[in-house]
Amino acid sequence: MEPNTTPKKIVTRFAPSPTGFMHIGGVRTALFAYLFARKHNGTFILRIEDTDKEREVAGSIEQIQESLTWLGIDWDYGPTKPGPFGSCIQSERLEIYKKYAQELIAKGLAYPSPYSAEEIAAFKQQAIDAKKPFLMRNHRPETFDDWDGTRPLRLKVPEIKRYTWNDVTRGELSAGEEMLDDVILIKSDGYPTYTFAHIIDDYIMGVTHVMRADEFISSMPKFLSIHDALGIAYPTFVTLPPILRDDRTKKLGKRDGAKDILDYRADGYLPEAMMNFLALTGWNPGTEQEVFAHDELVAAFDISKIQRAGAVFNEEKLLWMNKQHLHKLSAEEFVAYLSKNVPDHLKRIASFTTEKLAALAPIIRERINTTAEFATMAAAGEYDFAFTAPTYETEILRWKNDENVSAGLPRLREAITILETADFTSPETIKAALMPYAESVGKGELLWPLRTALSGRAQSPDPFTIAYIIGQGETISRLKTACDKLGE
RNA sequence: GGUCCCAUCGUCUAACGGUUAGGACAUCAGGUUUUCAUCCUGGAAAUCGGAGUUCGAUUCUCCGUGGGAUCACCA
Repeated sequence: MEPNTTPKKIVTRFAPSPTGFMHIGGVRTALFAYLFARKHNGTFILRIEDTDKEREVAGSIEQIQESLTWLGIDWDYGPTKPGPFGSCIQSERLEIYKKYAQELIAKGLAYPSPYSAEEIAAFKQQAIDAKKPFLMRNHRPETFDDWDGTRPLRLKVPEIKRYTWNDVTRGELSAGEEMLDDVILIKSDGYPTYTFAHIIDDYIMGVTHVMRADEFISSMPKFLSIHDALGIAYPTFVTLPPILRDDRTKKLGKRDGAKDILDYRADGYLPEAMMNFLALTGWNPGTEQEVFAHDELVAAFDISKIQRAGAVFNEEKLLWMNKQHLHKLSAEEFVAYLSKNVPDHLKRIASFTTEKLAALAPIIRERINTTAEFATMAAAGEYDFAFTAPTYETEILRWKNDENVSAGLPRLREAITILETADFTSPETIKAALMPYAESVGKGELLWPLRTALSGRAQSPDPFTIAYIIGQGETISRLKTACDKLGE
């Protein structure tokens, strides 16, 4: 049957199995289906394919929804939002699959498997010994028993032929009859297989574009033969490229260390950065724009620019992408972002306040890609100066041109005098007050001991910013402490 | 093994037969700077191989090579 080409509202779906957390690959599939639907003002459905009780992991459905919601992917129908077609959870649609199964039985196109697992294993062994492909259709019984629901129901393949179909990203594809078999439609536990259930649901839910990873290409003849048996039209197929491991040897999967997408949230990645980055692996806008906000992505998304080849997930570029989105945040948004992710190290400092954090925010922003990095830097004491007077060896106060540490003493004393009457309304005003003197003695000669006296570190933000953050009183106090130490 | 899919810098990718093969990340080298960071400039870096079609192939065809997917009462 030919694809339905009459223009109609686009409907896509993301149909995960609740078998654990979501990783990059699954999320990217969801994202493409979502972007395509939103771009064309279509419908996006989140369907839960929980037909394998063995593999089901408790809490997965909630985690899937939480992951998508975090990224900013919403759905029109989902687990808690049934559609006109009923529930979006397959285990709640068993009667529907049975109805279609009965239809196939009535047409003589489905039959209960008469064999035990042992008998099938024996058939398989025979095929292996004879070096021939193992196909159940070669063991089809002469006559079909009635189906009482306790035995698996198999498809009687309607036609053994080579299937050719069209794929939006891959063009014309085809696969031969060796892929066609009497596949199981309903398992002995009463649940349908993926092969059967997804076709019926896509049909009933009006899915126009089936977007999924390329691992399903080889199963297409089976899927198509079921469409034919059912007498329903094919949807449009859109194959997505795989996401590969770093070493390119495999598809990225949970067992290869693919992280839970929510771990990225914990590390302080912005959902828009993650969405942006994911959109760019396996797709590109055809322009040189790389940083996209959610709505820009929806507007730019073009199904015809989906890649064919697999892509390696590049964490370093994701880091860079997050920084780009961090810089798009307003000052208030950035402070809110930091406040939600205050490193334990800073929380333990008694004088920590969110006001101080806000003052510190601009210099943090240019130093981090994620809050995970913020935590690492904080743990190393890099931001302690904002909250507490530093402890340090006096040697750190020595500018490289000075022959000894105390050479800086008179300069610090002069700086104190200047700062006692300086304007502390911004780092710039402080700088303005100090620079004439600094230039007269040599910038490094004053600025190095000044900065290290304030931060207690060889490497830190500039002294004017530190002075501004800690305030006039604390600035002078720290400089006097330094002078005292040098005077000893 | 059978069948199917894929192939441009290390990585993500652009170039709908004609470009000095472009951009980004990473990397290297300079510069700004009181240190770190930021920022700026520049460099190096790719069409898997071989035929064919064509005046001309990254682009089209075929073969090879390499990689991947799939052959379940899993999805």
